[in-house]
Amino acid sequence: MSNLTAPRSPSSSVGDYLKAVWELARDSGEAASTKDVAARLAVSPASVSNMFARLQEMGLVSYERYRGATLTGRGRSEALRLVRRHRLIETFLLGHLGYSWEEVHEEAERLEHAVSDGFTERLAEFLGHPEHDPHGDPIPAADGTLEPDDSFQLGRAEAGEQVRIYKVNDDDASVLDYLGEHNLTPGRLLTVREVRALDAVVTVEDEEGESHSLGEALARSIFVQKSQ
Amino acid sequence: MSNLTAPRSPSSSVGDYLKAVWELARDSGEAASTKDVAARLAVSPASVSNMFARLQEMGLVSYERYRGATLTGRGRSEALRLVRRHRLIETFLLGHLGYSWEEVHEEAERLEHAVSDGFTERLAEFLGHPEHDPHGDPIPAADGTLEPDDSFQLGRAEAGEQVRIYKVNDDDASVLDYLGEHNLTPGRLLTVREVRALDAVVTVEDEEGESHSLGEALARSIFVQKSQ
DNA sequence: TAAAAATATTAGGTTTATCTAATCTTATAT
DNA sequence: ATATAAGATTAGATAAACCTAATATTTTTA
Repeated sequence: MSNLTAPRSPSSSVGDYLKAVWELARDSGEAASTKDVAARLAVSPASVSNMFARLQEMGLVSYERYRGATLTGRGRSEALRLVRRHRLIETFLLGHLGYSWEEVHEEAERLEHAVSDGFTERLAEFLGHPEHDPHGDPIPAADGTLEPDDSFQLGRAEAGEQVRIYKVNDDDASVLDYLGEHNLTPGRLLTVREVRALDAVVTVEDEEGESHSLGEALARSIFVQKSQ
Repeated sequence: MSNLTAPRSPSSSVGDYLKAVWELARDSGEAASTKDVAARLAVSPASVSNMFARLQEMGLVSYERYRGATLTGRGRSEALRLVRRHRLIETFLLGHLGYSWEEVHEEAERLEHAVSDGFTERLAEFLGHPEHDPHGDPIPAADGTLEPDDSFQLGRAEAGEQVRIYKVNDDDASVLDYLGEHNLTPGRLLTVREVRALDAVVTVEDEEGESHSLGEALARSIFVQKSQ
């Protein structure tokens, strides 16, 4: 019965690995190590070694033993397809179902494996084809292209600069909550007053003239672009 | 890592079997046979025998070899939880994402395994807590109760009766499309003009005085209740 | 630079869900 | 009432993901 071994699209767990490799490469610029992927997916390093070998066979990563894995073109576009789904789903959960920052990630993680491309595109339509998710992260286009991201951490800015918040890191929900409450959200314009080397505290002034002093953890979570 | 063999909620395929047993019992009133469940889920009868034994161990069905399976209380409420999800998701896909009757079932089938109870309740909220899906089928309540269904097929009605369309069968998308086009949808009031034994054609008149002659396939797909 | 520490891989299992083929039980029909 | 057909079960495999324990390689540090 339907044992034609239909070569279905990569299984959901293949996708998890591809996304993890993509995210690690994005943050570090290097090949993804067994250990890091294992930590991110909460599996054993042995499982990752195994999967890397399989992904290599499938032509989704290039992998050299003891050296980690890098996405191939196909691997990257598969990963971006999932990232697109994830970010559209998060946008929906936050904007229409009343999810909080904390809850949204986990639900989106599960949903992104279950929805079809058809669903994804209809959801994009429903949401008005947003180009960024609520954290400010760009949503990859349906054709697998992704807006280049030239933002940098607020902690790297210089005093006197005018910057625009591009995105906020989605790793820590409590940080996200704080930033939301103080209106430090994507799109906001900031003037950098001081970047103190000593304790990494950054002082900025927002559009309303409100001043904020942000410690390292916060300044690292805010990514900005130079404003003209 | 995290190998505590957490007794997670029944796996997605367990849910498929429970729903199949529930649906077959609803339509036939009997224990579900290996063969019928196998056909419905497109798996081999051997797989069903296997799963029946496992479901029995889990206390979700009562099962006697060669005699088929019936849901226990727990099995039924688990099945209804999935039916609730399914019907809410269908309501959303049809009402907000522009899905057609044909497409909706398959997508909902996949999604219902991925969403959490939290998602389900937020979606219910978003949809305004509907009590019926777009086919007219009642949506089980969050507490696992289901409105009793005393509807019957239009073919069983008698000439002269006033009936209200309660639900339309969702098995055949082309039938559904025809009914939709002719406004024979849940909630509509009909007067039965003739039920011809000879060829099972039923003639009805709708609220606008429009007359419809419906052959067996159509008359069997429309479920009605007596109107007062 | 050699020993120790950190990482990675391989080997050998386990679980879930499936299959096919062979056998067994129940139902049907002559 | 018995032979045949239909349906169900068991046995034995397979594939995907995972694990632990043992071993190998690379990196760090003394």
